[in-house]
Amino acid sequence: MPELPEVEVVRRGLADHVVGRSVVAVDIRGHRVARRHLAGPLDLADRLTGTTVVAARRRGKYLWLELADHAAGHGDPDETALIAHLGMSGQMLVEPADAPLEKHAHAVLALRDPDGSEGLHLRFVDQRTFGGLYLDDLVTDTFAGADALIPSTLAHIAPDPLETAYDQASVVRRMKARHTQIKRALLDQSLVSGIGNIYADEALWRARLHGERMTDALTKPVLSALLDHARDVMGEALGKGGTSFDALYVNVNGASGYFERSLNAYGREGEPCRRCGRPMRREAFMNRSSFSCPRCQPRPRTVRRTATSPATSSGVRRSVRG
DNA sequence: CGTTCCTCCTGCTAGC
DNA sequence: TGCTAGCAGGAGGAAC
Repeated sequence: MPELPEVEVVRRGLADHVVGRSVVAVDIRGHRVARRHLAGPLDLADRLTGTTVVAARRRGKYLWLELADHAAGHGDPDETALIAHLGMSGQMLVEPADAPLEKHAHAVLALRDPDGSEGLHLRFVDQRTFGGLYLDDLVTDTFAGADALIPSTLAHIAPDPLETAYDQASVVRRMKARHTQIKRALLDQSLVSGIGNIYADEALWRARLHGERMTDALTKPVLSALLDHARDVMGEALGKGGTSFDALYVNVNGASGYFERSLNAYGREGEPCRRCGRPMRREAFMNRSSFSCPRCQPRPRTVRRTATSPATSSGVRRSVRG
């Protein structure tokens, strides 16, 4: 499952093997991969053809290629990006054009080198088709300052812990102002981006916090330490994943497992906690699974169910309504 | 408005 | 052996 480290590995591969090349032909296979491109797959293919990739960027789990458009008379040159989200199972592969087409190849971009030679494909392959491609205009990035640009549809995605625009004090303030479970907050890409189910569990284990602790009941230093752990664990995973792709194959499948052996929480139900030896537990959470240590990460005592019974006679938590 | 819940998809695995 | 049910989960948008 590609989260920040896996997506960054892909971005680096794209920076090495796609930036500087031009798109000479595009085949969008099926409609689903372009479902976020509202003008449809044919429009996506038309507008991609003839562009040159000038940069490969990322925020959180989103990737985008900045495009320069050679088409004459185009009104907005240099301000378009091809956005790629890998979803659950997406891959970006750079391969020889004569390589056998993958079963789930949904988009094929034929590339041309600056010297005019051809023969490489950039392919978007996605088994479960949660991912997709679309074009978008670049706008000023309000998180990063006037010089930085971001696709308009990603304006609500917060900076991730590995970029310079990331302001942890601000994230902590916004988290503390929320009234929700801490794991939900970690997964909320508008608060801090890049964290998925795996790294959320890893960060919570390192911080010795149960994911159902409430954000507004945690102190700012605790929240900050948790975010430090999230940054650390993703940085360590990136350090291990960055070595596993070779020249023509932009490895990007998060399931390839290079970091798997280093996980302390995710997927370790019944196995001993690497701190205290207690068997790790698995609990249902948001229609998926959470893994934690029953001793190091005790469940919160107050199980307030906000959805079913918001009634609080004391009104302690009700600060809004005067 | 803030927060929670549902849905999209397909390959693999457990269980009968 | 072959079938089915369950599971994996990112993110948008509906629902509350």
